[in-house]
Amino acid sequence: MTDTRAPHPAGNETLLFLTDEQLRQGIEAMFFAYRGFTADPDRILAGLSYGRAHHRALHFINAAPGTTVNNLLRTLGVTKQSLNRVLRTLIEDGLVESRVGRADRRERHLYLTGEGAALERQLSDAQRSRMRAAYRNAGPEAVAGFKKVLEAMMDSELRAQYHAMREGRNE
Amino acid sequence: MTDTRAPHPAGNETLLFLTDEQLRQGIEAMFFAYRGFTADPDRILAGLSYGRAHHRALHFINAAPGTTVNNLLRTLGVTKQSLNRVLRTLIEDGLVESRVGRADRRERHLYLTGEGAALERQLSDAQRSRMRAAYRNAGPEAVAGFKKVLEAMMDSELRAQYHAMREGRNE
DNA sequence: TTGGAATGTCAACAAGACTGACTTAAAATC
DNA sequence: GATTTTAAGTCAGTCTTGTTGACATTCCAA
Repeated sequence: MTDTRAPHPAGNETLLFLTDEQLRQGIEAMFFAYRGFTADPDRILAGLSYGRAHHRALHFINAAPGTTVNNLLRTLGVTKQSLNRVLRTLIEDGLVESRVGRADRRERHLYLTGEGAALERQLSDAQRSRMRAAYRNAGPEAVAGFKKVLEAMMDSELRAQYHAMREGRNE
Repeated sequence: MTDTRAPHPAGNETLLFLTDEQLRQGIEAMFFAYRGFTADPDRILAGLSYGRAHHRALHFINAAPGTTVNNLLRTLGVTKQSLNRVLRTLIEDGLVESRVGRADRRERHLYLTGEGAALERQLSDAQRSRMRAAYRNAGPEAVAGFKKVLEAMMDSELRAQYHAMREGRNE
């Protein structure tokens, strides 16, 4: 398609990092890194009767307490039916509380219980400690670049959500 | 656990990017970016009767032609039963060729056929074009940082594989 | 007030991962 | 040469997590 392994003209930085080989490396880095990224919480979840989907739900309910089901499924990018199964078990097990909306009684607002918050913390502690090690290892400038590229890889809708969460927490 | 939203002492860069909030942002960035990362090939695959698992197999067979089944399943991090299902359909459909090993006739060496290479190219073109846009958008320094952090996030075994692939292609 | 839109739930199904048990063939070891 | 180990493949069954389709409830606007 494009240049496959063209020896890049020296000094041309705009071409330098856009060879197919460079891009392929980035793709593989994403694949392998994502495996590492999920490995620690997955290990914890394997013991319990939960999966990665439960972790994600706990994470985003914790990040935005009182969020509605509709909100959450847009964030997670799954159908409401898929989310519902996960949510049902979390509610049955007393990790998540679902309150009928005051203004609009069709909506359910989601909150973590004490127990839910405890599991969320356990999972995200595991994930954060790997992240922390990686950040420390790579240094602050690398971290800035890391975030910049990841952000550029998101769909615009997801990027908007990503920003909204950040701002929500800084208010 | 650690400091939850401690106002970081100004000027201390080592602490600056290691607050839980910073780490949480990184975690969410990974999550949203990975969605974008897989979105384009997934869209193409949805039309065909293949899934993400097929894409991954095609990718790594293309990256290391002649690789063995054992090799591939270690790279992908799945069981042979799981890989076999995917591989069988790809071989039946004539996208992948499986040759008995010359030296060790127990081994099967895997190659893409013309048709397989064509699909691989179609899928990775889609993925690369998003990657290219992200790289261009973020700039070369950000890309260096991006790779540095991703690499630091990998398990050491995966990091070794990642490096082996890079060197394999640069010989 | 009624009909449409939004929200959430239930049921059934598919993809893709897993474990466990087994076969076949070939290589390695004793 | 007999035995053990390794590589690959298969069959069966389970689990998680996605999907669609059908349905109930609630709100809102014509």
